[in-house]
Amino acid sequence: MEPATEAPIVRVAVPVPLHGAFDYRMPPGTDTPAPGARVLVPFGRRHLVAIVIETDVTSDVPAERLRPFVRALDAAPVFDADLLALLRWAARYYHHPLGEVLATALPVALRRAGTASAANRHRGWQAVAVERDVATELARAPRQRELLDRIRANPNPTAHASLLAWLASAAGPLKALADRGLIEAVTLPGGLERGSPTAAPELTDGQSSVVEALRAGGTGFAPALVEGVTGSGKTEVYFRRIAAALEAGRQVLFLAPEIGLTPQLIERVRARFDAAFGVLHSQRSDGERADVWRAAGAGDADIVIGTRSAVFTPMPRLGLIVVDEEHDGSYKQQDGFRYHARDVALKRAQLADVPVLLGSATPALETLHNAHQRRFAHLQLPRRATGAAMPPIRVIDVRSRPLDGGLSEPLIARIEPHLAAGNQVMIFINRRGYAPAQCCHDCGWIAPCARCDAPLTLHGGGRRLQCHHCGALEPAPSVCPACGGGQLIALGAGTERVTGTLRSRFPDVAIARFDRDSMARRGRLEDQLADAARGDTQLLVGTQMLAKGHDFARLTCVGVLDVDGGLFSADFRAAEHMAQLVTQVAGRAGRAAHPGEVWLQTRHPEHPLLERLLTRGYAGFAEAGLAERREAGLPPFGHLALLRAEATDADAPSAFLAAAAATIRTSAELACWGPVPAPMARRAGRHRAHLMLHAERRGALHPALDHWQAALPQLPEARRVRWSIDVDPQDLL
DNA sequence: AGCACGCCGACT
DNA sequence: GTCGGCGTGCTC
Repeated sequence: MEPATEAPIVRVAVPVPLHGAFDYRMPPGTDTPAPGARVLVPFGRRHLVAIVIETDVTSDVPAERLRPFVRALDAAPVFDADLLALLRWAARYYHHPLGEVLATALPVALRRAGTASAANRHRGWQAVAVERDVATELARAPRQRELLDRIRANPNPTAHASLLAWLASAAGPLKALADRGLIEAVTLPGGLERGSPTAAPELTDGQSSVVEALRAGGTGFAPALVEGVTGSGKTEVYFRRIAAALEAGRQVLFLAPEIGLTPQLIERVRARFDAAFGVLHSQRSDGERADVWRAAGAGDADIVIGTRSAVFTPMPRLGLIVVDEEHDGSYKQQDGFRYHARDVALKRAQLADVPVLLGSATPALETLHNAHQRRFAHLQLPRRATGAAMPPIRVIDVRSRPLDGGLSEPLIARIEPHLAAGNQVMIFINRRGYAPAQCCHDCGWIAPCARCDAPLTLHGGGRRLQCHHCGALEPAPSVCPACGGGQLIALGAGTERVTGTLRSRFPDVAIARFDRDSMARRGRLEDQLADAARGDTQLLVGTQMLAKGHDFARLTCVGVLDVDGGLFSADFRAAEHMAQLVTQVAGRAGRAAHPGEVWLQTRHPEHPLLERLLTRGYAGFAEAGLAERREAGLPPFGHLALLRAEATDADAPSAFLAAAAATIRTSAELACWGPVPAPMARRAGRHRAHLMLHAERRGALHPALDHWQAALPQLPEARRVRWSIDVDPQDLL
């Protein structure tokens, strides 16, 4: 006999790569959880943390197959209704399973069922008032002195984590200060810090008119591109709008690329706003991030500063979103749920009906196009706040010139006077390691990676070979394995070799290298940057890591060694990235009283895009770049989606993609290109290929993608590959 | 994605 | 005779 009433049914999203939701019965004696709350569900033979997306549903699943969930995990939902709506939109737009989208948005600590303890997690330090003469006491402890000054500058506690970000070796000196009774440890609720108000600086005329235009844009949805050269004072413009939002009792979400989220930025926020702020980035522990996230969701954080994934922070009083360095590629997630945080931020601002500021010295061509189309307000800060001129950018033609470790003699001659005058010089080369390849002088053999279609990179002064794609590591041979020849040479140059060459050319100059290898240790980057900012380091060699966010007062000369890679790449965005890098690094030179100069080594001085960049700046480049994109129907004039597939079997990806291509109907509106092997067909032993969809109207893309999302799991070929859909791919690799 | 079930080769 | 290979099927 059936019971008179069956327990109600809830619909949940489960963190598995499956299309669709799952229905569960309420366990007896439980209150119905709200949408956005986490519940523990039995799924097959395991237990998973799922998110409630709908309650009191009628299910199509036969009643006898419905199981009760184990228990609710939250009193209050982790996702509010607004965020849930945004994430459902994102799952549809990016054609990714909702369960995985929700799991990606959730801080790692909340993806597990246990309640992580907040005890002792958020340490902070507060100055203790003393009568003694601290200057004498700390005369021989400069680090303690610096830390104490910093802590004293803030009437509110300063987070331990922030002090570590500022000075990696702060732990010891802080303990010493505490032992002296000069500071005391406190706990920061929710991982939030509080800044102290400082008077805002005067605005330049340019800043004033931008701030005024933004103010006039109102408090509803209003996307604006704030385009300003490096040093033009974009941050102060953001700060004025942030202050206005805070004054209105609203929360502010501030996104920055990982590399741009520097201690300097946090310091500026701390030194400006008497408001609770939380920082979300990769150096914070899972527990800390979860607490900041929750504090934001409870409305306790006034400002949240974070990287890509912070775009999903719940903020019930959201009043403004800022996306700094909006052109930065790190806003696009490159695996799993492949969202673009800038585009999600735009959608979020629209749904929340709040303004969104996209800031950059070198806007993405997509963003510029939107501004030209008047979908975004276009506000420009053409001049540096200091009035300093942008340095001239010139080329050094290195055709038929011998290069010494990647450097031409004319470039070395240009560097010399800057060093002699006691100024700083920066050299960019977008390749880490000693040299990009090892080559046999006799037969031309190039050391290949066994698992990737790529040459191995020389490291360790030429003693080791390393694969930058799969991490493989082996000693470099001294005899050619192909012909037995004994003359193996390093082909080209990377940061390591360039640094070595410069050391022998300028033995008395302090040189620092900035790349992923030399920065492996935590805090090393901050320490080396601090050395450089003080002027202790005169010559800086590095990858793009060096391009952003740091001011060096005495930097007067910049050299870029390999701009040609950006001119002839399979990737249609390569030229844009090259132009952005060159413009950004030019902005680093001559910021203060010293005039600067920028030199580009190239074998193609007459290349039209390069020529355009040199004579007309980034704006001129962008105009030409957009014209090329229009001609080719590429974004923003056409819309792309990629179906990616990979497998250990060499033929499986293209077989799957061919089957996938056969299931959709192409038309005048919708083209399907491929399957073609990925530019690097084999990577870490996996064969990769893709299919590209191209449409002039974005709308034409989506029916095909919807169809694929539903139909591809059914294809027999799908079982032999790993596949994923990438909407608006950032690169085609 | 996991995690089972289910039929074919080299080991105690 | 069994341990284990990964093909195939399912998860409310």
